[in-house]
Amino acid sequence: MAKTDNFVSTFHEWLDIFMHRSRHGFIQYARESGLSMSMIGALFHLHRQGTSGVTDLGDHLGMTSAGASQMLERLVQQGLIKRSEDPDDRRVKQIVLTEQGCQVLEEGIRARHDWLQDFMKNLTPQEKEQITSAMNLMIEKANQIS
Amino acid sequence: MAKTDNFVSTFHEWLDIFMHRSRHGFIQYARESGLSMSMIGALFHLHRQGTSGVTDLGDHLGMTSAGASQMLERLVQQGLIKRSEDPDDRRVKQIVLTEQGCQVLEEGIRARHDWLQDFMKNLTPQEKEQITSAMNLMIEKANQIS
DNA sequence: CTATATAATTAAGACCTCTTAACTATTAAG
DNA sequence: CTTAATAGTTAAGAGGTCTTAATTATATAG
Repeated sequence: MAKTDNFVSTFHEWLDIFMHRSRHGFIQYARESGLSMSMIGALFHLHRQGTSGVTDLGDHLGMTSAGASQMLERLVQQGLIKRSEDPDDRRVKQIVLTEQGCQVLEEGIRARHDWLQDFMKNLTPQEKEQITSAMNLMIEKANQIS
Repeated sequence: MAKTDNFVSTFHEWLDIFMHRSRHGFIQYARESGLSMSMIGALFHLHRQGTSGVTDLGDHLGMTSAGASQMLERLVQQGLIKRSEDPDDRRVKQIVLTEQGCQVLEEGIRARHDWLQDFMKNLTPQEKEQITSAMNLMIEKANQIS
């Protein structure tokens, strides 16, 4: 029990530090790129899913399909996504990231993790190995959930 | 070199998974609480700093002091922050989180980490120990940076 | 074929978010 | 004391971000 609590509190302490470091870069990036929370959510969703319909995306973000349609229109105008007709059901539009959209997204992720460069410099090879090992374990376990 | 690359790619893979899990809860929370990106940034900043002036906060978020003043006014109306005069320099206002503001913020953090409960269930005590050890190492190293 | 359901868009409108410019209060410098 | 600098607020306005309601096109059920 004490060990579990220790694990939880350590985990949260690390997350706290990590989130604090990431936040500033991310907010800065969002502001500069002129992307709203919904837009960022949409880009991330598309990056994961590969493709999505308008209503699906709206549901995922907790907004109406009308709102989603308008938001996506703005993303199209910015050249970050592409809309095309689904050949199987011509009512639905297939939304995908453009190459530029992908770049912008990855740039944002990178901005978020800039500080990691400094972080890594302070690690010895042995320490890196220890962390890599623990990370791999977490990746494996996390993938078992969903 | 190969070991470093492995470390970097493993680190980024884990971040990718972690961010994906966190994002949905966070965006949902932001939408439901009706907080904008700037507002969330302000709350986090205050949570860390304890107190801040209007212009300082605006600079930190990349906005004008006029914009910051208006945004803070909305946070005051929502009862999340409190403004008071700095006795040392009566031109500046000291902004602090109210108890409610603190609660809302921590709720948001918790919403972001809900999935961790499931994640932890899949770990044996030995695995938890391994991860805790690596996390503690990272915490120590991260604190050496700033 | 007809009626109904679904997907997306558009229009109107409410509210949010920021900017610049003007203004007040306070402090600091000469 | 007078002048300039600084902190914050307010007003006006541009534009973003959503909602509901109406509309169009397509698909499905009877």
